[in-house]
Amino acid sequence: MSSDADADRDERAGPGRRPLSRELIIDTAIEFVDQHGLTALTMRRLGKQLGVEAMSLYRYVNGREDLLEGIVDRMVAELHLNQGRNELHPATGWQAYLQWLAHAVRRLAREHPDLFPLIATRHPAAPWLRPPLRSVRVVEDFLATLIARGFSDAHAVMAYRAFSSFLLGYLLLEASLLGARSSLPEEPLDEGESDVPGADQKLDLDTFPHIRRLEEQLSEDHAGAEFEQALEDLLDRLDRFLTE
Amino acid sequence: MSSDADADRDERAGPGRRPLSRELIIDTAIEFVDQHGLTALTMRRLGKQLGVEAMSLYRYVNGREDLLEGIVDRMVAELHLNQGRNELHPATGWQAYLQWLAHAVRRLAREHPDLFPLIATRHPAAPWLRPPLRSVRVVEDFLATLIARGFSDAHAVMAYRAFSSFLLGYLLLEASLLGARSSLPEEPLDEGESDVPGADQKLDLDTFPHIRRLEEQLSEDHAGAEFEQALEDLLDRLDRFLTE
DNA sequence: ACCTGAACACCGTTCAAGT
DNA sequence: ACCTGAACACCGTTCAAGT
Repeated sequence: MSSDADADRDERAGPGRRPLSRELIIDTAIEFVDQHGLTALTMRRLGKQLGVEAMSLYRYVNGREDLLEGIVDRMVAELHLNQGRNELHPATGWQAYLQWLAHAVRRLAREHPDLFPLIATRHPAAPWLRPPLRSVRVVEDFLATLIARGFSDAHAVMAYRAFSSFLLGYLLLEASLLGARSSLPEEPLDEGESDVPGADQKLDLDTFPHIRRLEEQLSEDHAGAEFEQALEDLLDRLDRFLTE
Repeated sequence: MSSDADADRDERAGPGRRPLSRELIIDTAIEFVDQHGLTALTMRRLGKQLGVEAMSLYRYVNGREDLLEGIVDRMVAELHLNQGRNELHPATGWQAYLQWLAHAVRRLAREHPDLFPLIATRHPAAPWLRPPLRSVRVVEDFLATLIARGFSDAHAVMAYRAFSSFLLGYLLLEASLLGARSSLPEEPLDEGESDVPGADQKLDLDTFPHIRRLEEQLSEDHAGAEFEQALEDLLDRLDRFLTE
């Protein structure tokens, strides 16, 4: 992905431009959000980035909401692209499959930390399309793989639910820590006595002895190890479905 | 909470109004989002709801971002309000404490499904303020309680990380399913052949046999049971910290 | 067929001015 | 001290008009 990330060259008004299309618009939007954050993504700015007026986008995209939907679709589509490449041998266990899928989604979250909240919090099209696995193809594949390896229907569904919740919790937190750039462009503004009451409750760590003592440990980043550990525990939990 | 939820009475320009304050503004904003969804929350509309021009809000609130921050603070504050009421006997086990905390956060998510994504995805003020437990007092209490009951420092920190990820994953999904109201105010607009290519890939379930067969099971709502089960499994996992 | 100019209704925010 | 009118820069979106 981002094979042509050098999008900073003179794009406006050049005659040799890639022709406008839904694909190009979505690709450009993803690059743009990766660089400037989600709140910076605006129809007008996206138009400018493409060397075109904002109104032209409405030929290919049904408004801003549809654009965001398109971004989410493209993101999860990367999952089954790699899936095809990484063809699963029928002998491979379901544990290896879930390991692969978990790490694929994690890579997505780490490569696009500002987009992952979008995948995580937009309302799903169907109640069974749970974030972050919001792709029918991925869900179908998930169920098929587990059922072919001995899961009952009910247990496959339960596994799907537990797996998606696990991914959502761990990866949204990890992405949130990575994407801290685009949120604080302003400084906290403490000059003199603030005239906004209650707005600057200066964090007095003396009142919170445990936090103060453990502050360093609490700030350490063990996202990788945490993820692996929780994933293994989840797989153990799912394994009990088969044997009990 | 929402003790005076009958906010539909004639609020504008009445002489007997509650005086404007940061508290009142935040309370009103929370009510407003619960009714109309997060995207509907606008400085101007919030002003109107309060019977005041939007510009007046800037005396008490440092812009929209600060308002959202204030909302999040108020929400998590409800946690340690109830905490005080529900004073913990020193004899109570850490498991009972975590059970109580988990259910308190879950109640929050269910009562304010449109606000929970805010708690979940706004960038934390400090790396150790992990959503959804973004309150120093709650985190301090969490660590103190576990350490007083035999957890080492390192294990208490690990427990805090696992617990917050668990809550985030399960509750964000549950809230997302509850808050489906404010997201589709428009109908999907399929009339004739769409002129937006690729925008109406009609979901053909015939291509996805497992999903079609399991659609009903996938759509059932077992959020409560899932949550209890996953919580118990998590507590078991944490219990191993003490014995291994 | 594809893009644009102009317009509309709505934002967040600032600031001098009112009371 | 508290609120407002007017203004500014910026949104998303529509539509008749250009080429």
